[in-house]
Amino acid sequence: MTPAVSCASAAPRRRRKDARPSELLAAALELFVEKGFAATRLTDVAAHAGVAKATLYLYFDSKEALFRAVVAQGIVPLFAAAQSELGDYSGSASDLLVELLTRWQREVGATPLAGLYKLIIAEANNFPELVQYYHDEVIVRGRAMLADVLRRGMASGEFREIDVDATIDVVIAPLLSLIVWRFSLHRCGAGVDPGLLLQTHFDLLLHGLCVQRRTP
Amino acid sequence: MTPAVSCASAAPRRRRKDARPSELLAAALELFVEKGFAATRLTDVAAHAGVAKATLYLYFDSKEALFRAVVAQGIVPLFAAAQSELGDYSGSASDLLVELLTRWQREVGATPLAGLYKLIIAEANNFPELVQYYHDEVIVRGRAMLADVLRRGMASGEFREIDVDATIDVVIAPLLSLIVWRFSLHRCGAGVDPGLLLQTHFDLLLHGLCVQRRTP
DNA sequence: AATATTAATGACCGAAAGGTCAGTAATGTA
DNA sequence: TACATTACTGACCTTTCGGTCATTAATATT
Repeated sequence: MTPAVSCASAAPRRRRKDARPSELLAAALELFVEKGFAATRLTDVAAHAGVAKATLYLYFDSKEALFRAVVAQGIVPLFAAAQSELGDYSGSASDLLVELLTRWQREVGATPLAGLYKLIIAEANNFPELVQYYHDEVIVRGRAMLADVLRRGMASGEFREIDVDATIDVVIAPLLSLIVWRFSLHRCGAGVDPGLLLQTHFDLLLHGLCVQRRTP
Repeated sequence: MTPAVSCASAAPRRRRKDARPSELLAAALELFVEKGFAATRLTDVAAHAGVAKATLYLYFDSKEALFRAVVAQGIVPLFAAAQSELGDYSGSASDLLVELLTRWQREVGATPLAGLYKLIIAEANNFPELVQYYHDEVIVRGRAMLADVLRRGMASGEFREIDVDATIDVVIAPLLSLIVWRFSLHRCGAGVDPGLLLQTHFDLLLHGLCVQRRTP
C-alpha cells in the first residue's frame, strides 16, 4: 500500500538517468571541498543530489572513482580557460596582464570551481597522481600564458627584465589567497573585498610600493 | 619467558612519561599535515612516535583532543613570532618590511610548523573554532605588525598612500603560496626556489614591474 | 632481592561508513 | 490496460578504526 497521507516529505521517485551524474558530481564537489575526501560521507553526497546512496553506485564504481571524476570534470573548464587565446591583443602588456587575471578571477576564481584548488591542496598527498594531472593540465598551461604576457612586456621594453617564473608566482599568489579565504577562512573577521584586493595587487605589481621615482 | 631470540625488531619497552606527549604531538602534526585529520590513523601516529595506540590515550582523551592539542601547541611559537618587537628600528620602512618577512620565512615558513597553515586551511570547515583561534592569535597579530610597518612607511613619505589591509594580503600571499607548494605540490615540476621567489617579490613589491618612471 | 607503583601494551568491542543486492516502481510500448 | 524494461532504493553485509581494559613489565623504594 502507499504510505498513509505521504508524510509531507514523500518526494515521488523520478528516473533521470542522464541528469544524475552531473548532479552527483556537483554535490560531491561541494562536500569534498567543504569537508575533505575522507570526512565526506557518500550518504550525504547522495542526499545532496536527492538520491539514495545505492544510486550513486550506478554511476560511479567507488568513492575514489567519484573523487577522481569530480577532479577530472572540474578541470575541464579550467583547462579551457587556460587555453583561451591571447590572440592579437593590441593594448599594453600591463593591460593584457590585468585583463587576463581579472577574467580568470571572474570566470574561475569566483565560481564553485575554484574550490578544486583547496581540494587538491588538501588531498595532494593522498592522491599524488591527481596533483600531477592538475599540475600538467592547469598549472603548466596557465603559467605558460602568463609567461607569454610577461615576455611580451619585457620584449617591448614595457616591463623590466626579471625572473619570469618567480614573477608568475608573485602575480598569481593573491588570487590563490583569495580562494583560500573564500573556502576556508570566510567566517573570520571582516573578510576581504576581492575587488579591492585585485586592484591593490595590480597597482603594487605595476607601480610598486615606494614613492621615489625610478631611473629607466 | 622472554621472546625467543627477540626477533630482530624487539625494541625493549621504555617508560618515558614526560617525553611522550611532545613526541606524540610531533608525530601527529606530521601525519595530520600530510594526510589530513580524518585520513590519519591513530595507530600510525602512535607507531610514528614509537608507541602503541593505547599509550596515546594515556596522554590525550580522543582524536579530536589530540588534534586540538597539535594546533594549540603549534600556535604558541607562531604567536611568539607575531609578538616579536619591531622596537626602535632605525632603517627605512622598506628594509624593515623585508627584514620582517625574511625572518618570518626563516623562522616559521621554512619549519615544520608552517604545515599548520595547510592543516587549518584543509580542516577549516570541520573545526571552525580552531580557525577562529588561529585567526585571532596569529593572523590578526601578524597583520597588526605589518600594518604598523606600512603605516610608518606612509607616514614618513617612503610609501605611497594605499589601502593597508589589501596591501597586507598582497604582501603575505607569496609566503603562503610557498607553504602550499612545500606541503602539497612539492612533487610536481621543477619546484620553486624560495630565495629567488622572495627576492623577486620584494623587488616587485617595492619597485613594481614597469620600467616607466613615476611622478612622486 | 623483594615489593609496590604505574607506564605501556595486546586484544578486544562497537559504531560508522563503504559497498552490495533483491526487490520496487517509474516510464515506454502495444 | 497489460506488460517489459530498468532506474532506483531499503536493508543488509563487511571492514575499518576510534576507543577500552585487563595484563605486563620497567622503574622506584625498601
